[in-house]
Amino acid sequence: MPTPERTSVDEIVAAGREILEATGPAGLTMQAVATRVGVRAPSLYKRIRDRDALLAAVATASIEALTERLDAAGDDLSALAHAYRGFANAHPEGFRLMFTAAAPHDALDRSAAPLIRAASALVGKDDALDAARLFTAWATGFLQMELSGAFRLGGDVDRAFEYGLRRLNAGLTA
Amino acid sequence: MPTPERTSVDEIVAAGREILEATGPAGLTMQAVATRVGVRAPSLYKRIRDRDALLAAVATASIEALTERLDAAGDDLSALAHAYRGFANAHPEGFRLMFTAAAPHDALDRSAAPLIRAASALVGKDDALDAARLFTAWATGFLQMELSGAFRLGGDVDRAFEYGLRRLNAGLTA
DNA sequence: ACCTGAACACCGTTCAAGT
DNA sequence: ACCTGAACACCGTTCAAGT
Repeated sequence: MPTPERTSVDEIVAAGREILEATGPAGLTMQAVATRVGVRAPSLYKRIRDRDALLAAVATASIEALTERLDAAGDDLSALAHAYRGFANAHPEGFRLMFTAAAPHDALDRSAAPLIRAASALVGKDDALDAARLFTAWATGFLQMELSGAFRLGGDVDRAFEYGLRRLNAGLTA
Repeated sequence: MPTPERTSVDEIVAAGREILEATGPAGLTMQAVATRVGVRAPSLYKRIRDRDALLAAVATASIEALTERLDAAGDDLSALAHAYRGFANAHPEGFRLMFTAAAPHDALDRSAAPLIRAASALVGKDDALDAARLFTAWATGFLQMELSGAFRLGGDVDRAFEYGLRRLNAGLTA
């Protein structure tokens, strides 16, 4: 006797993202997700292998949301940097998870495409990959430090971000 | 009737660091630490408040080990970068934990001192803090990407590191 | 004063039994 | 076919009882 489905992978992942932002990774339990989608915890295992797979799916969804924002920002390094920062501040836990969990590399690769285009326009094809890595590493490290409250020695964080962007641009076009 | 102490905070933290590198954060359980120091899990609570406090203590010890290495590397940005990279590759889990757990900010502040000295020598006192943040953000992001295996689009990782270092130097002295 | 076994709460996961 | 209660393993943590 078939039973109608009471939830779906998409709903589970969406619930996972909301719970993650609201309570942090420790609060993202199978029970919390199950309750939010209106089902008992064991039922989740019909749709996802285990909690690690859920974390990976949530990370993938975050990366895809970021990729959309980057694609919309255009091919300018400054615009990409600000889009990246806007995403990190809007979804701090999702941002962190992208570099923590078993985040699927292919999704991360796709999000790198606009960066590599912008870098290529700036420094040429040969150095585009290295330049994109320089830029991405800086932005990622900066945002992680910003989110973790590491900027405590005074100074303006916005100003430090603009400073980094300016010097990076100078270094890449030198 | 007094009982001789069978372990110590230092021994517990040292055990925590070893277990962390061997098994990752999920394997760093109170039971694993207790077994390694030759005690039962409940006894650990005589010395540390809870598992979060243990993680913080392990993170602090990692940061202090890093600070020693940076202090020994001198006041040259390139030497600091390579010392930082050497530490991250020698203690990948400890490196990750430094930016994950409730890593005590004051310990992180101390590790920043040599960076700020080097930056100050390069760009002057006024921009030293912003320059140190630019450099630290890049290095931290780069190493996290390297450790997580994010560099998969080809290219030589060592070359990308040297490229970043060179361009950063160029941007800061421009 | 420190250590321990026993106990409790909580979580991930499996599975037989329901519809 | 999907859902569930019950059960199990495992972990963090507390506490009364030992020495």
